[in-house]
Amino acid sequence: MPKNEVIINKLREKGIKVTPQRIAIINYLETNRKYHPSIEDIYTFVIREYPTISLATVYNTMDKLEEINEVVKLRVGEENKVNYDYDVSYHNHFFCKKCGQIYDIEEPLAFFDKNEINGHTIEEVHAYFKGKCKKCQNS
Amino acid sequence: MPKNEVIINKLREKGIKVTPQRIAIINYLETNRKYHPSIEDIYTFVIREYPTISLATVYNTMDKLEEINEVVKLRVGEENKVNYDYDVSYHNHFFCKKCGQIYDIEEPLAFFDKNEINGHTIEEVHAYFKGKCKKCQNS
DNA sequence: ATTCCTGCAAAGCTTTTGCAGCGCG
DNA sequence: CGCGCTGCAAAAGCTTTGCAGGAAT
Repeated sequence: MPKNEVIINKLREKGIKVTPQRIAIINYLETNRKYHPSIEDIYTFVIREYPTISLATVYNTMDKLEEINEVVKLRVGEENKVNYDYDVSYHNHFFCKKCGQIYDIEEPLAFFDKNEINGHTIEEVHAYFKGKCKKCQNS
Repeated sequence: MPKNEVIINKLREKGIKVTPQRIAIINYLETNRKYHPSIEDIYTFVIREYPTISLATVYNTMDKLEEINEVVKLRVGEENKVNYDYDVSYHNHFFCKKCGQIYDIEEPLAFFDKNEINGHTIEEVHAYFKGKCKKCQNS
């Protein structure tokens, strides 16, 4: 079963209503997995199909998807900009300071497996890189 | 020479004017090194001494300090909140999801020393933890 | 039938900008 | 003195909230 269908079922199971707008958003995420879209990106795309959709609906939907753990909020790019990752498995990211693209880093860094540091209990490890991506190398 | 004096000299060297408000901000940072204050924190403190200081001045000053590399902007806490670190040497942070405190992680993680990954050139490595801090353990 | 969602508009927060007057160097 | 800074107010972004009508289950 494709992931978008899995999510739609999961929404129903959780009592979260499945609306055409939400399906459109999920399908967009499905086909733009690598792109790590922002709220604005999602809105700009989905409004083509649903010209009356509002930003509030996009925010609302992404909050629900985050609640049920089907997307992850990223804050790896420019100041105060949020991007979403449709792939919730743990992996790291690379942000290109030139073109703004966010890349997935597939290879696990495996740098930290303790669940405690300095007496603090670790629940989440966040790590990302910034620099110049492959394509922007010579500039 | 104390660090706050070093910074004041550095500002002068760079042609950035040293005003009483800026000195007050730097002194606040000096004595609250571990606290990783937000703009609001700084403003709330300095306004006691300078009742007419404006948020714009705090933003402006922190921007200058960041430009001359004497503070680092952190985005490790709650959504869209910026905190400042007066210690610019590379180290990592722990954010407590319960009390909101940001702790320095002194021990180097040494998890990544390459300057390239997947063909991308790494200029900055960002890593931090989230969880429950030592003090908030039993709650 | 109920409950939740949508879309709109308004409000909230943080940060930025414009500008007149002041003050540091 | 001249340039840069301050303080104020307004504006700009992004996100949240309130609410009436409408849709999903």
